[in-house]
Amino acid sequence: MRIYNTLTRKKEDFVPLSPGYKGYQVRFVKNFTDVDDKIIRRANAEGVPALEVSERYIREFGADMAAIGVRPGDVEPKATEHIPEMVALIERLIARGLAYAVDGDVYFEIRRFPPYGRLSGKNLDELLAGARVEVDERKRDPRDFALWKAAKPGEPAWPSPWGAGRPGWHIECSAMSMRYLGESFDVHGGGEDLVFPHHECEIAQSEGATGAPFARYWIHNGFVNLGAEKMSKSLRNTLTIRDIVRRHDPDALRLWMLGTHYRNPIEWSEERVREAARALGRFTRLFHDAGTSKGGSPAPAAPAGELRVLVERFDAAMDDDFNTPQALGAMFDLSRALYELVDRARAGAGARDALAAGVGALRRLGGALGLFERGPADGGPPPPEIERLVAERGAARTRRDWKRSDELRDEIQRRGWTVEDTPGGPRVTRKGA
RNA sequence: GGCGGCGUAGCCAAGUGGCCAAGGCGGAGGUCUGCAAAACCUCUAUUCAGCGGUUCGAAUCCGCUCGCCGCCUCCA
Repeated sequence: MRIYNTLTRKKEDFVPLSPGYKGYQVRFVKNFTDVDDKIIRRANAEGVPALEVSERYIREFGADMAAIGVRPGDVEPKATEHIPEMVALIERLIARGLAYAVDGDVYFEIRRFPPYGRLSGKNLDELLAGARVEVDERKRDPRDFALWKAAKPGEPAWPSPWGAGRPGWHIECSAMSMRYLGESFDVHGGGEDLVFPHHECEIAQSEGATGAPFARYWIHNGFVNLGAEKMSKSLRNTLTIRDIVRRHDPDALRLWMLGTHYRNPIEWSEERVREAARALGRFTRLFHDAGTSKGGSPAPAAPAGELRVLVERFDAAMDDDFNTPQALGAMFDLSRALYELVDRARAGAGARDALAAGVGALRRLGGALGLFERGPADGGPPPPEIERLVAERGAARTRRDWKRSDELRDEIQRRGWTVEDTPGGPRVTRKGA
């Protein structure tokens, strides 16, 4: 597998520190910063404790992620529950002469860590030239950044060797990832906007303290843009996941996103997501038809070759820096091949085994992308009263009573189901599936 | 100003030196069909923002121009 590493600006073979026997054994840590300036501001505005605010947002975040099928981390630590680790890390940095305390603040001294700037491709002189924020005179260098901030009135604070205060902007990520993944670990991810300063500072703090490489591969994703239109509450075009999930199938949303490579920007568009939903229909109908197709003889001459080639194409695409658009291309081609098998199975051409194998493979591939995981994609079997209407319509069609047949189809529509006549019999699916 | 990215068909989007430039959506024609829908088949970029250059050969490498975007220390 090859991964684009921001650190080296090129695709590299991925070689994990401790290889799993086959595939990869992943421990995914997703950490939460549950105290920062914004949270404190919000808490003061609402007149509630800061942690109450962050708890609420973390809870809502979890619910939103679940709604769109994003899996939680194996560990989801919170900054405020790891203050001692941060203090210890800062003490190490001070001991190694990389940090200094001033009036209850502690700063990281950038000049003492020569690799600073490597991840983001900045050179220190340019950083200084570009400084546009008022310089804190107590810092030895304007580019030094805070590891620990002395408490101001009305702020939550924790005890430390430098007095009551709270962690600086970047230290919590170093402390938590080292706690749960060790001083060196394989992959660190994040949005591309975090490259500088956040990830740069994480590296400085972590490697400065341990002398060992921190994350070995840095993966950064592009943004979801809102196009020309600015997000604004007054324009009522703010995007929340809760809003979006009301209007779109989570799988359609996922398919839309996977259609663009993760490192490229993607523009939010209702229309694009609706297109993705139409494309998704290819898969859901296939699963439906494959499950209900009848006939065929056992031991077919399976097109194992073609099927295998498509699966290999998918794997190769994913192994090449997670090229999901290309992987999806293989899945669509696979679905086309499988629809042909549906027809052959119906014609009794004995393609059932190959079809079953192919659909199973397609489901597995989709599963690797987080698709098709929310139960029957076609809405499952219809309830008895719908079955009854479908049967009644079938009878009307048999006696060529088209008027009655169409009335019944309308009635079924009104009750939220769609009936289509296929060579294999009526296909009944939940409307919109 | 510094660093980096992007510009591929009507729309979206892969492809980064050499078979016919993936795939999806949309569109056109056909097969099937009571109708509708679906599926399948065929077609829909002699061309990759523009101009030069390197090369036997470039969407892919280099230079310039135009257009768009991200980052450039208390926002994690």
